[in-house]
Amino acid sequence: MPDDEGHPALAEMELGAVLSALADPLRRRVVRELAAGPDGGERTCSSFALPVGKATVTHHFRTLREAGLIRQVDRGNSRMATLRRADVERRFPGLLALLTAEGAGDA
Amino acid sequence: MPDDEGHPALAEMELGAVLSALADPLRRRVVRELAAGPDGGERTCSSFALPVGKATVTHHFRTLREAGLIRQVDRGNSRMATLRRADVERRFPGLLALLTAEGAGDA
DNA sequence: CCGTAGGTACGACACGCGTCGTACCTACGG
DNA sequence: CCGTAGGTACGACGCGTGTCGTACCTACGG
Repeated sequence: MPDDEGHPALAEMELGAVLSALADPLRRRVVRELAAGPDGGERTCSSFALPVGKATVTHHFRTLREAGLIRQVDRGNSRMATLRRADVERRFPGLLALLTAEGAGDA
Repeated sequence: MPDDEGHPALAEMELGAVLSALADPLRRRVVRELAAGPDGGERTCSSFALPVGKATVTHHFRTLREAGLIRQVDRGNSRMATLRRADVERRFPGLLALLTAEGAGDA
């Protein structure tokens, strides 16, 4: 299972990269919204309405993708992002729960 | 339960600060070694033999302390560090397990 | 065919952070 | 009393990174 265009395989996911990616509030928000949606739910990059420019959005999504947290597929004009829920849960059990807990009256 | 000299209370721990603190390999190593030891086990800063200068060690331990991951107490000449295991586990369940898994044949 | 919208690539900039050296402070031991 | 060892405080430096503007590319819709 090779890296298909920047998506690390399950065994290639590094904790350091994941934690660094999740250290940014914007990227954490993306993962949280993705996790709140249905499993396998696809969303465009722009649908998150992040308060930054387009180039910065691309940068954040690349960071998330290269950490192995999301998967991006070309869908015609847009590039859809999906949470790699099962992979992340298998490699780092409980991690997603920590993210979803944030911003739910807990933080 | 106020901040006693840089130690955030349980409710004051922020996920962002914790993830940022854990994004550094050296700090992750400190927490991992602490977690591998007995609960409440005290260790001096220098006992970790981090490959950096003294000033940098102080910086890393301050980051860990201000994130709420460790507690530091003056013990005569040295300053002992202890893992806030119960607090961390209560606030961010499963987080410590992710760290201990790293470097145990898993990563 | 042309315009527009979603994303990417590249370069630039500013701030943060990991690192260090040095000076200083506080025990502890001759 | 003086030296030494553990830590801290402060200032400095370099690189990483979050941010942006601009140019460009690729569908999709008149």
